[in-house]
Amino acid sequence: MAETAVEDGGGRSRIQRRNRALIKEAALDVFSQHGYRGATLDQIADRAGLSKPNILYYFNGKEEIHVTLLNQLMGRWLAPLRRLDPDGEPLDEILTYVHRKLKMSQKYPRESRLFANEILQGAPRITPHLEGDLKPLVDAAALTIQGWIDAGRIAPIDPRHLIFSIWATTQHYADFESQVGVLMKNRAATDGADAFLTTLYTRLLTPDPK
Amino acid sequence: MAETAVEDGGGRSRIQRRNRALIKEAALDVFSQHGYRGATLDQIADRAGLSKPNILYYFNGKEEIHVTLLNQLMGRWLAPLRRLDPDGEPLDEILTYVHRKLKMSQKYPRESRLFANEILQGAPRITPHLEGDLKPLVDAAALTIQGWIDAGRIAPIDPRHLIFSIWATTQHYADFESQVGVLMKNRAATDGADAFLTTLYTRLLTPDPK
DNA sequence: ATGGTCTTTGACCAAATGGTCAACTTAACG
DNA sequence: CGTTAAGTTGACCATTTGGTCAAAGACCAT
Repeated sequence: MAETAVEDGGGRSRIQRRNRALIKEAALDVFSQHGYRGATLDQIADRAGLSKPNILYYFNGKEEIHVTLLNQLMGRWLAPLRRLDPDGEPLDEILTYVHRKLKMSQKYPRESRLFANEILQGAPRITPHLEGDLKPLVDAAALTIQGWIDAGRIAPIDPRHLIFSIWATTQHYADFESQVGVLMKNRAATDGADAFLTTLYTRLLTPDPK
Repeated sequence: MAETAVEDGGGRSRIQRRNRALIKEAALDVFSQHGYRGATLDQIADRAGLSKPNILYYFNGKEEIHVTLLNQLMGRWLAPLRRLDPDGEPLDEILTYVHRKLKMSQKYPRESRLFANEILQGAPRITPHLEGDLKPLVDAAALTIQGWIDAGRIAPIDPRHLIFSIWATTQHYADFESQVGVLMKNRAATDGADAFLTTLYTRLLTPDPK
């Protein structure tokens, strides 16, 4: 009896691994575009090239697919913040973080939208992750940044709002892509973004000479 | 025969006005929380205190309600940008714009989420608005800002990315409220936001002395 | 080949959902 | 009042949707 499908490593069989991967890939497409409620198993089945009952053979239900995606996403999503090094050069560390975050939302726009959708709807099935994984991480990062501020190595700003602004500005290019697309038609949106954000955070954080 | 209900001013009768307002209010709640597909007429009817058929008496269908909300939203949403005055003091103008935008997403978080939802799903029924209303406005604003830059009155940055960053950072507090809530538990999130953004954009835009 | 397990699916279901309609109730007004 | 138009709704309907199930295939070790 195979059931505890929330497991991550995936079943052992070759077929099992392949099909679960197909399903997750298709589900990411559909969920990220239509949100949880807007997505249908039929759409996912179509895009995965499998029949609906077959999908239910690999996952115990629509919600389990969604939760599985969310779980996998969180790891990747938090990674850049984990690499913030308290012993590094402050401005460098933060600019690197911004850069990684931006690259991430360019490379994984579907994941970004999946996450945005979930938070928009009130984070109904990811709040545990936010409190268990994200919050401690942010608390730690905030302490690190505050340390840099206290040492006079970067300008004094609220660390948490700094983090929010980084998330907001970087993910904006993925989450609001269709708006950005309209307003930057021919232009190269993502190139300029990198340069702009570097300037933005350099100017914000470089301490005043005194 | 009452039908061209997409009209804005609303029907003339008192009942008509009241009930259409009730419905729009309820629909804003529901659409902003669940997205278009996730929202149901029954939910809207419940929250409006009307029966489902009665709702269909005032609006020709689910989509019409949604479009009506989107139309009304656009006016309010674009207003702050319209007030950007090319003849004003540049830094002041932009900080005022930031302030207004922030206040707007604090006062109308449901509208903010409604919009975010729509863009996230690829702006299926608002692209005309983006191209017809938003784009010209942004083009104009970008020109204004570029003028200020050319005159050396603010630091040189890409006007469009500046605007994106303002949208992203201000709306973040409404759209990602449930995440912000987890990370700023007791703290006063919105107060700090105002101060932070003022610092952020002041430091970004204040021209270097040379 | 053969038996047994793993995989796949066509046919169904019950519930939810957007929408209709004829009948009923209420407001408006001379 | 009484009559007409405006407003309201219970009962329905067709479709969609998440999910089930038994039976049929494919796979695999012996």
